[in-house]
Amino acid sequence: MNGTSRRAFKDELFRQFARIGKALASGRRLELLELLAQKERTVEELARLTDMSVANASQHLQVLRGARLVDSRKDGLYVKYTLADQRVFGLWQALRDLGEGRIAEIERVVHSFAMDRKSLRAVTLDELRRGLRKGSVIVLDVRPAEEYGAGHIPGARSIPLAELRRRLRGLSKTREIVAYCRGPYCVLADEAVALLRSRGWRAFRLEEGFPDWKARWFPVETAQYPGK
Amino acid sequence: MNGTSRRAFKDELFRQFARIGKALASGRRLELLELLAQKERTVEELARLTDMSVANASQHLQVLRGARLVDSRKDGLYVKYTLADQRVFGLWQALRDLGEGRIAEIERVVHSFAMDRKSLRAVTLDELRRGLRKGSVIVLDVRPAEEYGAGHIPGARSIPLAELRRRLRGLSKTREIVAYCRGPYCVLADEAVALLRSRGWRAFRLEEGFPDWKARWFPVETAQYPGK
DNA sequence: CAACTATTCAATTGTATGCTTGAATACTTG
DNA sequence: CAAGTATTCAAGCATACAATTGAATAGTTG
Repeated sequence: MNGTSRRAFKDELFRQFARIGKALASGRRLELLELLAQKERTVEELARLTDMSVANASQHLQVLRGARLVDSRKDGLYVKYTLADQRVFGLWQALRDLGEGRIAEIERVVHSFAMDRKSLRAVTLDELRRGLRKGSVIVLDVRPAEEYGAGHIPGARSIPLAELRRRLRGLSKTREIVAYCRGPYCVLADEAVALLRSRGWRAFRLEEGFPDWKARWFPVETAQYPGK
Repeated sequence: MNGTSRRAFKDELFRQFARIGKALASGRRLELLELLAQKERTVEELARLTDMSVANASQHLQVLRGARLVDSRKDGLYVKYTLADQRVFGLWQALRDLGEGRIAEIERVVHSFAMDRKSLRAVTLDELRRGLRKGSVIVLDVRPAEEYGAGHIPGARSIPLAELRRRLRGLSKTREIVAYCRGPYCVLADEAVALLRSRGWRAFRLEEGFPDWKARWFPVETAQYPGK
């Protein structure tokens, strides 16, 4: 009621919320969240994918766990980490979209790496959905096979980027191709589209990634990935 | 294309996004964002409302501006700060809702201060909207008059908490009363409801605050606040 | 144009964070 | 139960951040 205790209450309350903010205050941790949005993963796997030492990855993961953004469970010899909640991805999405809209450097960085981001319009989730219903597109999931296995857009074919070149033969040129990967800043789809277009396919990238599809509560298919 | 430059790209990209995360990594700054979600404000005003020194508030505001979460403009003798974008409030909302859902301490802190949060069910935005259409409720905006003036729920009456006691006479007891303020953790509405109920009114708090109403793109009314 | 004022800057201090290294822990598997 | 392995812990260092203080700036107003 009195001013002092009200101040203490607010301080403590916002301090608690800031725990989440602190967890989001490192690029490394954001990258971990993006990778965890695809599927659950071990510490070693995350360390490898982010070029961090295992100890460092472990430490970052514990910060994320401290903020309740991820959960971990022991599975045999490994500790597997997962996003704690669909809302965690929603938070990352909100941060991502705000950054894309307001931080000019972000567009600049993306441009400097994937030059034809602007020249080739990306396909939106809704457009892809319509195309899938009409059967007018081939959808390629170019992420590693394990990520496809953990969840993918129904009807998508798994062709990890690394295998694309040697599996071109099996791809028809009669329909348009839409390639997707982890998210709007994942470059796997960009590289797949570049390769396909250079060989004569009509190929486009999906604007966003699989977790964004899932976040819209569109249907999701899971599968043991055959041949691995 | 090669591994090194791809790593540099990702590092730089996520580092840029982390600028926003860093801005959210302080309770003080989150409190500033919540206050700015009500209306634009001067540095001095924000310092006073958060019990910070002016220099400290200024410093925090510059961190927020560096992350492009707020804009500032010079107005006469004052510098006025505003939220840069409706998406900034959306980001704070996402963080807030995640924290409420997952950080147990938050519920504990709220409970310790506003004891009857749990016993009295709060009215949702949608319920209030229906009630307003039917004309079955009186809506009170118990924030300071300037915040009401900058934007409020259409049909709401401005009775700042400080004035409530002496303006009880004008309030009918025939209809239910819904009081709202800045957001779900703002205690003005709680105190208003407690006072009203102790005097025999059927009063409830709105679950969320005015910025949440606005974020739903429900209609908003602005007015010069008469008598101030 | 001189006095005034809101805001920002600069310098300082204590504390927190990120990363590395090497050891410890806890679990599995032969 | 011994050897092996994924993960975490602990210590140490460099850097970054929060808050305070006092001065500087830029603008307004008499």
